[in-house]
Amino acid sequence: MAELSEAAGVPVPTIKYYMREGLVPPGRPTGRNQADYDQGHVRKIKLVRALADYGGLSIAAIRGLMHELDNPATELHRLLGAAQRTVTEHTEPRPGPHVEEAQRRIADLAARRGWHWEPDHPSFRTAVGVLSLLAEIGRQDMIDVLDGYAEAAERIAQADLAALGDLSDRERVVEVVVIGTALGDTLIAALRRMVQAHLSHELLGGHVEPPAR
Amino acid sequence: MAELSEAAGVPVPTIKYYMREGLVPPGRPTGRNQADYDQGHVRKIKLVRALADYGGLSIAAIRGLMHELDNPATELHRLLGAAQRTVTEHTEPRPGPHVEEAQRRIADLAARRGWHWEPDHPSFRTAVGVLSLLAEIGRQDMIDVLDGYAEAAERIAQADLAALGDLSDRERVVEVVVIGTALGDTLIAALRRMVQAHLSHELLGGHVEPPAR
DNA sequence: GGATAGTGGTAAGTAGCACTATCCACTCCC
DNA sequence: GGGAGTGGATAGTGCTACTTACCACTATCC
Repeated sequence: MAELSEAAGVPVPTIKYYMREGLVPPGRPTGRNQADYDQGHVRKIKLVRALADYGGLSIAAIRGLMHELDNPATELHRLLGAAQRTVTEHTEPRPGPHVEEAQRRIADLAARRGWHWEPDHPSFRTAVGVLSLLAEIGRQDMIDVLDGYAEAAERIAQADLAALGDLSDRERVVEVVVIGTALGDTLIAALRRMVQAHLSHELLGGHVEPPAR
Repeated sequence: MAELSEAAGVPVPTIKYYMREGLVPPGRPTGRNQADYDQGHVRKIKLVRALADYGGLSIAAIRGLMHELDNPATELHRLLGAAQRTVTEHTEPRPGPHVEEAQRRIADLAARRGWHWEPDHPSFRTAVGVLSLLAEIGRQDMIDVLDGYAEAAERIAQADLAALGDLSDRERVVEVVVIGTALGDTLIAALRRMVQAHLSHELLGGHVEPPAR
């Protein structure tokens, strides 16, 4: 187990904790107090850390995902839903005078772009929540980003789809969906900030060098 | 204060807590145990809840942002950096055999797209972390999403910039930057999932209707 | 063959966070 | 003039993600 800990870069007690919580399967016992672990274990532990550190997921959420990985859901379509539900913790929009308008706005957007959607989809509710909140604090002007974001979201989802690749390799697809859903958000946010910093540097400039020549 | 609590939809003890923690300024005292609150207070409390519920920020991070709001930084360029740093909690990539390659990949990407960047920018480090992690667990195939994501990130940052609008209204710009940085990620993630659900429905279909005609 | 270090398993303890409850002297308003 | 409410402070709560400590046992090195 010391080796396992070394290989995965995670302290022994934490590994024990993960096993207790069912995030990582137990080793194959070779005696009353000895067990073997293989590369699969190392990988799983690293994955757990990745989802926790970069995905910002709770242990409970990760447990859900890991179980999803272990019994590949029968229907791919349902798997995506499960991954989405597990990864996103949901906040219902607080009722307020602007909720309806926000709902209408997102519905319009979806209609315009030809998205099929359902009014009780958690992400729809989240988007509505953010929008109605912006309206409530009088920042309607920020709602105009919506179309730009929507366009970007389409581009992202397209990339996600491409990453799935060959759909017949079930196990692989399941893993890509689960990891991609959780870590994708983080990666996108990081790239967004890089571009923002770049634009900010270019337009507002830190110490603007005098142009060469 | 009961009115304030009512208007903001937040329990009284929580408001007291926020004031104690400096997230919300105290009211204008009108007696030894009485104070006046105005619309600004209601707005600020709502904003705090928004950042906590939808932005997923910690109280400490929100305090940082609120202070940013209160003394508009002199330089816009620095403000963005401050907002970014406050919103994103940073995880240094664990050293591993793939970190260097990941670094090279992101650097290449940035060079290809003409992004100016610095090697110690937190978002750069985060992106590197995610990539090297994917490599470590043998999911290099997922790294191919990078270009698609980068394109989307450019689109997003462009929308963000457009939302800033007139740069001369300092106070407004500061607010848009702070709110946009925090809530933008959530909004983007929500839209991403909506598109994913749509595509998934379309391609893998739940109950696929027989084509009309 | 005997000390020492390490193992799997479990139970109890801890640190940090975001509140929540309780108390207090006071004061508003009916 | 009396009960409800106020600002302010201190202490307590529930949750999460680990850590510590302990156990009986075993592998291994000398």
